[in-house]
Amino acid sequence: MDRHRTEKDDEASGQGRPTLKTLAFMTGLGVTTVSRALKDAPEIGAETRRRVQLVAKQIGYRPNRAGVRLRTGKTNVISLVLNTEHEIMSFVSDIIYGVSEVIADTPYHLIVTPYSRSQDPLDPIRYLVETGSADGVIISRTQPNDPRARYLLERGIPFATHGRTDMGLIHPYHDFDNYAFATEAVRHLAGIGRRRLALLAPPVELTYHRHALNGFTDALSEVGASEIPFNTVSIDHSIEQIRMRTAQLMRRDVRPDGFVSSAAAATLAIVAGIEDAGLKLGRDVDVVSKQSSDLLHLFRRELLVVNEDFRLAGAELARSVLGWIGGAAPGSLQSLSVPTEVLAYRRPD
Amino acid sequence: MDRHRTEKDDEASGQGRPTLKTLAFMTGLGVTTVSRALKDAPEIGAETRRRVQLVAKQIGYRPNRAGVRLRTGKTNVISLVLNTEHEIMSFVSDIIYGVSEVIADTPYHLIVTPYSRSQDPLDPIRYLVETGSADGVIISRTQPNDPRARYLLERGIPFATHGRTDMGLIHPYHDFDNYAFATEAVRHLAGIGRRRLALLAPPVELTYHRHALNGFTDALSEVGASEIPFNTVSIDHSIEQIRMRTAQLMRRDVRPDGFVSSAAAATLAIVAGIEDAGLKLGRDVDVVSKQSSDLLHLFRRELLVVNEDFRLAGAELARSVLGWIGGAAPGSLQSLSVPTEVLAYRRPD
DNA sequence: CCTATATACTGAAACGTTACAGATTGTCAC
DNA sequence: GTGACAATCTGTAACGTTTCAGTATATAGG
Repeated sequence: MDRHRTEKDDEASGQGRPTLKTLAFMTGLGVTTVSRALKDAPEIGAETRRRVQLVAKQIGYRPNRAGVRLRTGKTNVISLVLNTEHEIMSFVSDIIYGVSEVIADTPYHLIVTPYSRSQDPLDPIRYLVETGSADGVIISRTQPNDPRARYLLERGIPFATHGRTDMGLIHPYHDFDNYAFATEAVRHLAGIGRRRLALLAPPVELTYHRHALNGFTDALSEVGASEIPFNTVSIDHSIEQIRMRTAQLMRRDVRPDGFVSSAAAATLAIVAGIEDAGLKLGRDVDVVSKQSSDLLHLFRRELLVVNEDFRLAGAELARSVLGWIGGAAPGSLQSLSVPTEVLAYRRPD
Repeated sequence: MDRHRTEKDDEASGQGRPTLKTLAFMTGLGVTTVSRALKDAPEIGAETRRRVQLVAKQIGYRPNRAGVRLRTGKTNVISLVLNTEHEIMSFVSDIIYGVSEVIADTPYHLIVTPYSRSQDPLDPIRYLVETGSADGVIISRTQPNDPRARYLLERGIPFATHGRTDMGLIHPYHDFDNYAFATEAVRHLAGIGRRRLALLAPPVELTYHRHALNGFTDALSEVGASEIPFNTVSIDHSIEQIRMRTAQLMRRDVRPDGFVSSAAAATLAIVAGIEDAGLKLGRDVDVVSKQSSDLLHLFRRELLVVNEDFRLAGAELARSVLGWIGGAAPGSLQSLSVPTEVLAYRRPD
């Protein structure tokens, strides 16, 4: 018996990563006391608490994630769920960096959960929930009636959506104000004399399709311009398709003299299509586009841009999820990002 | 005693996620037997094995990661370590998708471990190792003498580098053949009559700086062209700086008539600089650039491109790490990606 | 002086898994 | 019929943590 005890204590003072047992041995306290002292439990004496925390810091104690997770079910993991084929490139990296910034000084890790073509978007969410792999989830490509949000809400798993839903349910989100973007874009185009405008919208199934469309049409009637329908493609289509459709459209008798584009990559395709049709940007037609990094003005100086900050979005989403996990009311964790003005090219000094 | 037993068994058949105990109860076997049956241990009867596996599949048993991790130390996690400020956008998303594809049907999760400005690149690696947070690591921005590779090698942690090292140590890597890229680029430029070439290289501290530079200079002497030094900037510099330096360079008496650019974003800046100086791409100067997505030809048709597939890189890196974890020899897990030819613009049909 | 109560601490059990060291059969040789 | 041995299966302990139900000591109330 006695022998057994000392063996254990010897082990505790041994080589490997320090554990609570190590700390208990070093401080002469029980494992329980150490555990509670580290989390500032009130029933531990103030001096003991300081002593334990000092020793813990000195020897670089870090709680074993598996131990905590097994005992408590807390994973300290946030999962970012991504569509492997449709997500925009810069979106992914910036969102990840934004999330990283926020969770950097928390115990949380970020895991990326991808889902691919033809797969039910609910699959990865189910997996996460069923295996209890994350304390919180961030989802993108949000739909008005989003089964993922509903599912997570039903199970009580904290999450945040990039984009809003429209189901009468309350949950954290971060969104870019695409209504404001579209109205500003239309107003700007009208302001420089453009009258026949086309919108390259997000895909219909996503919530912000409606936002962009409503902003577009509302502003059209406000400024008295007319719409040239351009809904055979969306920003999810391939560069080649958008380019071809744009060229077709621009060869018609009644063609747009202004475009509003909801994504930078799509804008490259629109411009290519315009030029395929033998027309010139800035003379025959103007294009207002969203962009998330400052590249479009290098592409064509005539382009008009509005910036969307995905890094900010990532940070906001992370803050929202952590807030919910921390007990804040879901309804208080919603944010909307206001677009910049429409910006024309400015020569660098 | 008896009462105690039945209570436990009742719990095992209960509501929550199935565990080994649940399976043991359902099959009438011991927990140990079930555990071994699931991993095809030879000392379990063939029929028992099949029976257990059938039941496990039926009720959707999935091993508890925390349990496994606590007991065995195996995390089933691969960590991708990223620099938050210098990594190229498309690089990040494509690498992640490539890695995801490969680990999709393994028990592995992907965690992203970022490190930011001014931080020692070794910090995140140390964290991972000290906390035992991952079974394998993928690192990028590899240097000839890379402390991270050395560190991981010393601790025996499986890893793969994106890019090679030059320390006389053997480890898995995936690299793009930047020597071949540079030589092909120079040959192509010489082939269309360009004689005074400038190289926009990767930053000096990264291994592939030398690869690109060597390929460039070797090919220069092969074709008898001359170098216009352009080493005040690298692809890590800001768009504005590259643009400004390029414009300065193009206003000199002896200016390049050809550029080799190691990154697509930098190429946008080079072209802007060329045009700032009042010169025309394709007439006064040609540019060969690497790109990872097919956007440069939309930008300027005159550009000459070579494709680098980051998704492939991600997949190869993941395969290498998993291979090493699985016991393969590190030396057998190295791969080099051959560049495409230099491609000129081809009109879409 | 004895009982109540607060304070400060502790051991045992449990989370789900695997490794170790058996235990129970049945078969076979002799 | 006995011993040896292989073939199957099993209980216990341990990984590191937190929670539950205490225990010991001091303080105060009567």
